[in-house]
Amino acid sequence: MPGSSLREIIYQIVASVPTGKVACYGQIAGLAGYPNHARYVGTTLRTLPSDSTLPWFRIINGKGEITFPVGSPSFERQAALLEAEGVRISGNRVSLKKYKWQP
DNA sequence: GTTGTGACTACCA
DNA sequence: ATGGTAGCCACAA
Repeated sequence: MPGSSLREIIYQIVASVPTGKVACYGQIAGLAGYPNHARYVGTTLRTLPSDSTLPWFRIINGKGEITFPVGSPSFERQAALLEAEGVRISGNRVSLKKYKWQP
């Protein structure tokens, strides 16, 4: 599909994660068709405007943890948003199974 | 056209 | 179990 850059695909995948679930960077990249671009997923989300409605906070790293250091402003915001959706957080660890893609 | 970078992951000591 | 290193590739300057 011409015109759809990897960034647009990432937006779609992230937006498709249901409320109350989380997904990891590698999974997002894999669903987009680029298994090796886990890093770029983060880079893309990093450049998101603060007024974006994209659920970037549902994206965590492959260990099931928040990618930010504990105590960081970004960490606290992400943790608060996740808890608001019913996701339990222990330290930097997210105690909830990852979102499984439904083909 | 090149160069540097990264909200990562996998592997090895 | 933890900690460090290497590899990966799209994007911005």
